Amino acid sequence: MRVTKAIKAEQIRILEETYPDAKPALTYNSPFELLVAVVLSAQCTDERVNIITARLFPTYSNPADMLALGVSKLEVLIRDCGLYRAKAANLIKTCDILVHTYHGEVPESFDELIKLPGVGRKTANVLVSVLFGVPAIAVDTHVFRVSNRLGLAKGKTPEEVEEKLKKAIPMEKWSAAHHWLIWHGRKICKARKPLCGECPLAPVCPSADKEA
DNA sequence: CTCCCGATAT
DNA sequence: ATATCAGGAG
Repeated sequence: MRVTKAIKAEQIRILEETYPDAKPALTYNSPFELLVAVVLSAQCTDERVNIITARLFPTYSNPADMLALGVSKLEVLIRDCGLYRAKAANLIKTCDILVHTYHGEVPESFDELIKLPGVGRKTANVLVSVLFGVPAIAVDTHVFRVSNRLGLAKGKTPEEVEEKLKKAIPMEKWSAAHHWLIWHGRKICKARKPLCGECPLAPVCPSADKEA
């Protein structure tokens, strides 16, 4: 199947129709909490992050309190999400910067966010999109995999996929499309065993299984 | 490019 | 046993 511009438009239409209520699956009650949750979510399911933040946020819901907690104690609290030493060290450094440079607030620009330790392109895109309403497409493992399989945006790196997605999708739908693709990756277009048999995009997907 | 890393699904 | 999970730093 050749994925034409018309087919890409149809893919986007079906995604929008299938996942109208797509939103972040991470639980948070402030910009700082979302920042922490997204940093913790690297190579970890959002479900597990929610378990960890549920026992973290009641006591440590702002950068000053988390900074006072310290690296080693934070490591213990977030151990179950993996990559915990790097995440703890980065989060404490970021808390220090938030407290001493941004008056305890989360900065609103992509350029400022991406300078924070532990905050890369994907996390910064999530934050500006979800928190501050900036049109953005964060390319995580799901968006990367689904976009490549659909032929909606093929690329060898997340940044390349991000560029192509922005060309294939109208800007007003960027932030929503990011969530459509994640939901689709989680529920249907799974990494290991994609459920092509029950996928509404199968007719317009070049990677769909050809089964009965 | 490698390394970080525990929990879960297959 | 191994691949994968809302990646980022060195």
